[in-house]
Amino acid sequence: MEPGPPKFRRRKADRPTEIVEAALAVFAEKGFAAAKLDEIARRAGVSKGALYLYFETKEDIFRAVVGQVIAPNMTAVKAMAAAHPGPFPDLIRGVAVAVAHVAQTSPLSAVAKMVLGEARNFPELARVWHDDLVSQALGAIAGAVEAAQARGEVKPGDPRTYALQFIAPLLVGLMWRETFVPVGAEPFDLPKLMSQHVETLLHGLLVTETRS
Amino acid sequence: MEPGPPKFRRRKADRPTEIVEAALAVFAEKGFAAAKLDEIARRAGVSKGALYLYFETKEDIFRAVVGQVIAPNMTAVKAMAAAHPGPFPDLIRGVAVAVAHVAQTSPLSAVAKMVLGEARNFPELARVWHDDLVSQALGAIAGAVEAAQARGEVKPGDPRTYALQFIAPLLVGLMWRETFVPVGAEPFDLPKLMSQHVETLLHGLLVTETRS
DNA sequence: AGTTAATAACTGACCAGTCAGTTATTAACT
DNA sequence: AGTTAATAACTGACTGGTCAGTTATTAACT
Repeated sequence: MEPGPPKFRRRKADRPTEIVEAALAVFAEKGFAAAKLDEIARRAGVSKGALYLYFETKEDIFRAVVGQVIAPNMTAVKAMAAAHPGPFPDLIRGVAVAVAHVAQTSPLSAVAKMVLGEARNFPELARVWHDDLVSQALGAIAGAVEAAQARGEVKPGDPRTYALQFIAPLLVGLMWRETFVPVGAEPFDLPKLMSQHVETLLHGLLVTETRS
Repeated sequence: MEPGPPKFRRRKADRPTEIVEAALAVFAEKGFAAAKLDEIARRAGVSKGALYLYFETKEDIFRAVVGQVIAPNMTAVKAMAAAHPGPFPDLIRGVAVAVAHVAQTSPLSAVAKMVLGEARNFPELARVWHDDLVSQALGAIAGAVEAAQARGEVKPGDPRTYALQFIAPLLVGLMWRETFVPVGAEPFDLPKLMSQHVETLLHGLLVTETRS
C-alpha cells in the first residue's frame, strides 16, 4: 500500500491568509450574499469545514477581508498626512498621482464597492472604513488646504468640501470602471482624468478670469 | 352571518404600481438579496401569491422598480440637453441647482446605489441605467462644455471628463449620505457643496492666477 | 352562474453551519 | 531506526432553516 501523494497538508499558519485571499476574490466577483462558502473553500484549496477552524461565520470572513485591505492603506494615509508642506499646487499634484496609482493597483476599489453595497447589513464595517480610512484621508487633504489658505495661497471656502471636490472624480471614475465599463460604457483614463481635474481645480475652467 | 367588510378588494388596475412602490421601499432598505417577497407583499397590502399575478419573478419586480425611477428622469435629462445656450457660467450654475434638487427629492440615489451594488448580478440593468440615464446626462453636460469651448469661453480639455468632474462631488456626496452619515459621519450640505464646487470649477482654487 | 383576483398553505432548492470520522504529523518509547 | 500512541488539522456528508415560487381553494365582482 504505497501512500502516494497525501490528500492534504497540515498548514495551520498559512490557511487564514489563503482563505482571506480566496474570499476577497469571490466576494469581489459575486458580492457578499451571492458568494458561496463552498467556492471560497474550493479556491483556497481546502474543504468548507476547514473554514470554520479559522473563522466563526461567513460575516467573520468578510470582516477579515475588509480589515486586511484597510490595514496597509492606513499607513499610506498617515504618510500623506505627514507630507511636507511646500507650495500647494505641487503638493496636490503629487497627492493626485499617488492616489490614482494606489486606486488602480490594489483591491481597494473592489472592497470599497462591497463596503458601500453591504453598509446596511454591516454598519460596523462602514464605520471602520469611514473612521480609519476615508475620514483620515479626507482630513489630511482638508488640512493641507487649510494650511494653504492660511498662507494665502488658496481661496476661502470649506476645506473639507474642497477635499471632497478633489477626490470625488477619481471615486466616480472607479465606480464607472467597475459598473458601466463591463456593460459597454466608454472608460475613463484615470490618470489623465486626475491630471485634468487637478489643473481645473487650481486654475478654473474659464478662459477669461472675470469675477461674476 | 353578516358579511361585514370584505377581506380584500379586487383592484387589478392599481396593484402593479402599489407593489412597485412597496418594493422600492423594501429594496432601498434592505438591498436586493435581503429583501423578502413576503415583506413586499405585506407592505403592498397583498399576499405573496398576488405578486405573481403581476410579475414573473423577484428580479422582474426589481426591473420594474428601476424602470419606474428611470422614466421620469429621462425627460428631465432631455430637457437639460435642450437648454438654451447663454453664457456658460449661468448655464452650469442653473444645472447644478437643478441636479442637486432632483438628487435630494427623489428616490434616485437609493435606486442608484442598488444598481451599483447589483450590477454584477443584473448587468442589463446597469446597461439600461447607463444608456438611458447616466450617459445621456453626461453627454448633455459635455455638449454644453464643448459649445462653450467653441465660443472660446472654456479652456481646452476633454469635455466628457469635464462633465464627470462637474457631477462627481454630488454623487459622492449622495453616497456619503447613504453610507457614512448613518454611522456617525459628518454630513455634507449638498446645495452648499454644489455651489462651492461650481465656483471652484469656474474660477479655480488659487488666489493668484499664475500659469504654472 | 361564470369568471378571475386574491389567498394561504404548500413545495423544493439552496446553503450556512455542524460533526463524526479520517489522515497527516509529532512525540514517546522501545 | 522503527514502531506505536497521541494530537490536531482536515474532510465531506448531513441538517435545519429560509425563502422564491406553486397550487388548491375561496371570495369578490359581472
